[in-house]
Amino acid sequence: MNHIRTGNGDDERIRQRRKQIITAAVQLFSERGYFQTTVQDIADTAGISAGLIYQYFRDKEDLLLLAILDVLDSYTAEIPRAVEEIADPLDRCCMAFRAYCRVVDGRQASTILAYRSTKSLPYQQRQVIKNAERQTNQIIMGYIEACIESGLFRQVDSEIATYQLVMYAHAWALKQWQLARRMDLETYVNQGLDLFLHAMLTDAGWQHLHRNRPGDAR
Amino acid sequence: MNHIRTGNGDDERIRQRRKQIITAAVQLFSERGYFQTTVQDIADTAGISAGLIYQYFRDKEDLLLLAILDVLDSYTAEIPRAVEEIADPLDRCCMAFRAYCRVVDGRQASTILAYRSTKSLPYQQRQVIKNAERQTNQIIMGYIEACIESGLFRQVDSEIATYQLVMYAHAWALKQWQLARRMDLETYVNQGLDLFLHAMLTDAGWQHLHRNRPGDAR
Amino acid sequence: MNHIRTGNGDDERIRQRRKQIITAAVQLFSERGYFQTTVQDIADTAGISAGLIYQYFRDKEDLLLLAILDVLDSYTAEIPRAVEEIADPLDRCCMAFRAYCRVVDGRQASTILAYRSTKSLPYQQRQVIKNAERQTNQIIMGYIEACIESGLFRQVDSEIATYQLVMYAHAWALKQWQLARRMDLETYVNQGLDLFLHAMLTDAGWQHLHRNRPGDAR
Amino acid sequence: MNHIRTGNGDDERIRQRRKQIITAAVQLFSERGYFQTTVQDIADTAGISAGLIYQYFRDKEDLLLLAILDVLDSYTAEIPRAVEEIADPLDRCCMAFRAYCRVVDGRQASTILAYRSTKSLPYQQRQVIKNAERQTNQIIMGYIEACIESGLFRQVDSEIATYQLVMYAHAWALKQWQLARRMDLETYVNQGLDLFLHAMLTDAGWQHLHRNRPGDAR
DNA sequence: TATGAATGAGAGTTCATTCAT
DNA sequence: GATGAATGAACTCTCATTCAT
Repeated sequence: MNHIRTGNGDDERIRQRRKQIITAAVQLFSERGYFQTTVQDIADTAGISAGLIYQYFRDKEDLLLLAILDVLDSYTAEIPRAVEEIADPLDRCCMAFRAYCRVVDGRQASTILAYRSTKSLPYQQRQVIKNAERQTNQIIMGYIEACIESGLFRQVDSEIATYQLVMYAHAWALKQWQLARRMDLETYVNQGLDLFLHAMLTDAGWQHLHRNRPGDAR
Repeated sequence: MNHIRTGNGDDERIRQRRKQIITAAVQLFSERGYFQTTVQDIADTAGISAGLIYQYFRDKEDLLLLAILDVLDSYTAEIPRAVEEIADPLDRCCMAFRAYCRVVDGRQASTILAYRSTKSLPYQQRQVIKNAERQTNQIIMGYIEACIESGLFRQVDSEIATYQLVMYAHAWALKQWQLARRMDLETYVNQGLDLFLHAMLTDAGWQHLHRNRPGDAR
Repeated sequence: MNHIRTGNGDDERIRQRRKQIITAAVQLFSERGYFQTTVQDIADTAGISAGLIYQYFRDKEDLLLLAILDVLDSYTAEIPRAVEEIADPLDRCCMAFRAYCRVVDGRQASTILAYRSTKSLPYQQRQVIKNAERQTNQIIMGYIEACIESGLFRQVDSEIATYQLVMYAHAWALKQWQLARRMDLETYVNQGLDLFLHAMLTDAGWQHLHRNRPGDAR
Repeated sequence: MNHIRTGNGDDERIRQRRKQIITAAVQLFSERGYFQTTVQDIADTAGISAGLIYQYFRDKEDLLLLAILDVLDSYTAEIPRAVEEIADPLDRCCMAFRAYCRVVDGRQASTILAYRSTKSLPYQQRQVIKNAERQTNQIIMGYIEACIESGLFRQVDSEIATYQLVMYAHAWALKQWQLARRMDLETYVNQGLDLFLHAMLTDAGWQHLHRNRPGDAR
């Protein structure tokens, strides 16, 4: 009774089409918002007919869910890649944060999408998004906890600390118009790290930091 | 030429009606979002006819602008009131932050409204909202700068520090679902202050803090 | 059961108010058309409240009927006045035509009003307007028939001849944009009379004309 | 960007639909007037849904413009067809006038439409209509000028003469209710021609006329 | 597979009219 | 007599979704 081509199987053609449509949806939802984007717009941008969309997705809401997840997934993918060669837990944590901010900077509109449009979805699907966000957070949290366990960070609540970092990164997109007037991304990230490290570093942490990069607080 | 009753004059009846409509709009826009709320919904909630709304507001967009501004104004009003009797700059700054978080907690949905729906407005009106946000921030920033000038805080960029606090407060609403599982507002605020003070306090600041409230980091 | 102040009695105040409202209605209906004019517009132009109009007129349609009649009545009044001192039937007929064209020129918008908006009225009231038009026509027709009886005009159907003249005058308003490019009112009237007289004058008529104004075809 | 099916291409199906909708619009606008006709009415008459109309026309105003042009175009098309086999310039001119009156008689309501509703359009589109009217007039004017050049008509201003004829034809529709009581179309046309020819014919013209149809003034 | 013509429910908005003051 | 706040019906227009081809 379900005539939608889900691409769960291994049919590459189907997965291709779904990707093509979602890409258009992410772009338009991000630029204009969910309600200001019509299904026809998405079809045009994807270069297909409007009717075809309904053979790959249940409805417009479905498209929104998948679009948001697509963005969140890209976070989860890109951050570990940026730190994969860094062994030092403090460096790794800092670099992960920098990477996060860079991704947010490169996809400001999409970042905002999740904030703006999640509420437009029904409860069930909102949970799916929340889980995806949690996964990204888990990655960052892991890096922080490593620093705590190494004695470099104080014994704070790692989840709160994670949100602190995550929100700071997101804030770059959410308040872009206010922040961008005053500084560039580089400065913003450095100041954020400065605040964060002052709040987190133990004496041992400070020593570790100065040993690695003397005369630098970051 | 313009038949909208603006309430700019001193006609109390008109201001009353406008307030009544805006209150309904804030509530519904906050709960359901701008596009999912119909003008009829607002009229029903306000207990009037749909047509009457158009004698007080130009269109639905106008209603959104005023609704958002109404929320922001309440911030600007409530924070100074919470600290008006506190003379010590450090205490005042901390208390302002606590007040801010409390207001956000009491109006979670409305706080999110500004984040979700500002983009639905045209450029001109978006500027109006930005200015209103800036005003609220100015209040907080003043408190922070007082601490810097007193030598209690380090010489950081006060605007960034302000955003740090503001975003932390907003985050309580934006990520409510994730945070509320783990802690109550009280804990959240205390942890935030803890992070913030560690990042900001000078040695003099720490001494000042311990003299006032021995054995407390906040 | 009829609470409308008709002004049929001799209450001067009521007649004054009605005149004031109708004047505004004629102006606005003429300029913008019936449907594009709101009752509020009329009230504003008349300098009264919208509600008051309904104490003098049944509804907006009533206002339209009276507005059209007001225009037609002014025709019926102005034409005889323009020829009242002219005894010669041919001169009188020509002068009446000139007067008609002049009135139409001075009230182009109002003239068009009757053409555009009569159909917006229900049957019953359309008849009233037709009668009023007929009355104006009767005046012109009387002048034409006097010429026929004097042997100056051929024995044509006087009603058709009347319409010929009336339509020619109205055409100045109806097709203003096309005609005004090419000539002024004076030229237009002279050409019209030229055509008309060539069509109507008997040999006796031509002699009569040349005796009065040698070397002139009008 | 523009999702309206214009039918400018050679897609027959689209042109068909547009024709179907315009036909319904012409009928209803003519019968009831522009503002008294709802888009739903037009859809019902055309046997389609209201929404579909907006896939073929921008808005109701667009529909009005096209409806008026449709009527004017039919004039431009039908008149030349009625005289295409007539070589004699005088006969051709008379026959064109008869044809014009016949078309007006067959489409009285539509003829009035242009007079009533053109003003409801914005300036730009009013120009388009004026041009279309000018084109129809050009055809008649050509026939009149041929008569003047042949020496059959006096050297009058051909544009004025054209309006004389055109307005006389339109008058049959505009004042139908007054005229139809007194005569049928045939009589009306004959009387109009009688007036017109008396005004226009030279001596040579009269001889030409009597040679062709002895004992007839038309 | 893919199209795009067609539907129809529902939204925002206007405005003639009424009626308490 | 006069006001203008309030109503609510009606209208135009949009757009997600379906389905015959």
